Amino acid sequence: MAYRNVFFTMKLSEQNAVEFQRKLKAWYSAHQRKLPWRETQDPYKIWISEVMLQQTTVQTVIPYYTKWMTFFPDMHTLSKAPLQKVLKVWQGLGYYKRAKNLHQASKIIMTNFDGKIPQNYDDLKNLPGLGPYTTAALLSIAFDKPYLTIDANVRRILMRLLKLSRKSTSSIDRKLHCYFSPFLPVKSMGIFNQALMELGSLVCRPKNPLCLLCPILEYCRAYESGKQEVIPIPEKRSYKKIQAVIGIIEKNNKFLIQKRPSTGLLADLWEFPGGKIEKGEKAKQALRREMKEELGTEIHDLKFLTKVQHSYTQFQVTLHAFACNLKTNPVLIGKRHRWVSLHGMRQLPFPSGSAKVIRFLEKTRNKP
DNA sequence: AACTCGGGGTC
DNA sequence: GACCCAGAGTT
Repeated sequence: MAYRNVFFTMKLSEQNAVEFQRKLKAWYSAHQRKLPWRETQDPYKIWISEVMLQQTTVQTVIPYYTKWMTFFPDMHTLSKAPLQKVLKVWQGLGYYKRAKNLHQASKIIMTNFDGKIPQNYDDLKNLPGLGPYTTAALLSIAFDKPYLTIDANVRRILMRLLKLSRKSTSSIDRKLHCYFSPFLPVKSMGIFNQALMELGSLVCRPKNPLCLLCPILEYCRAYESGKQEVIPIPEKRSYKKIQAVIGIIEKNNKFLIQKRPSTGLLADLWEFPGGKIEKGEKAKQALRREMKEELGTEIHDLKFLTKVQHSYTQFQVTLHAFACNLKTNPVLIGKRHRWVSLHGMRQLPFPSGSAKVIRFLEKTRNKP
């Protein structure tokens, strides 16, 4: 049933599948970007790159990938590193659970797989952080096994080839896989996958696709009917604006910081004490309330320092930073709080918003 | 199936 | 400001 549908809606057929593959690979050979993780065959390095590239653009990843390899060049080094150091190297890249999963998976691989990334689908996919995409990517790119990678690029290309007017969600991946499997090459699947992704990134882009440069234009149903710009249907997003306040508490050149919980947003990262400004509240009022709640003490000598903007996927935060002093000793909870110098902060992972405040402190500190 | 989880690039 | 990105895990 599904197959009849395929040959009906696709311009691809078993007759022209080889031609399709040839044109795609020829384009890739001529137009691929030179990227650090394409210079290696080391499965460990390919693994790291694939995880960094999850929901993250190539240009953002490159410096992080390079830096990572200087600190953790192989599986053994990663598995022995402390988590805080791993998170510090990851600082600014976002989705910090990825770093924790990499760290955890490296320990499992050292213990259960003799330090080598398993080449078996189920063993690989059972590792933390390895979902359908990354598993297929490693198996095909590092081990030349015939698995199709469906990422946002490939999903968009296939939806356009098929003229599927829907939102691009992972729920249609099974259908895409079924439609497309008759036309996959039997060897060099890693190259084929990377060619598709590169084409999606450089030519078959979400907006303003460069159809006239596309090597597989003749197979595209969307282009045929002029619908390439409206497939897939864009995601609707809602943005909330949040005002937050933080207290910069300094004593003997050290600042009071606290560690976030090990689950949820920005897990295990450090931050300055503070919190959201509630409705109808002034910034200073909010700071007094938060300090009472978090540290159990009144504050005085509030002095505005700086304001930084920071945007997340779902909301945008304006961070109002105040210097202040505590009236009594803070009620510090175990290892959650710490007094740290600006120098010491360089060893600890902070969210990007906090990092902006730290840069402000460093700048003003260096000026007499 | 719908959320959660960052942050920066791009138009 | 809106939308996107070589997704995975949880609910």
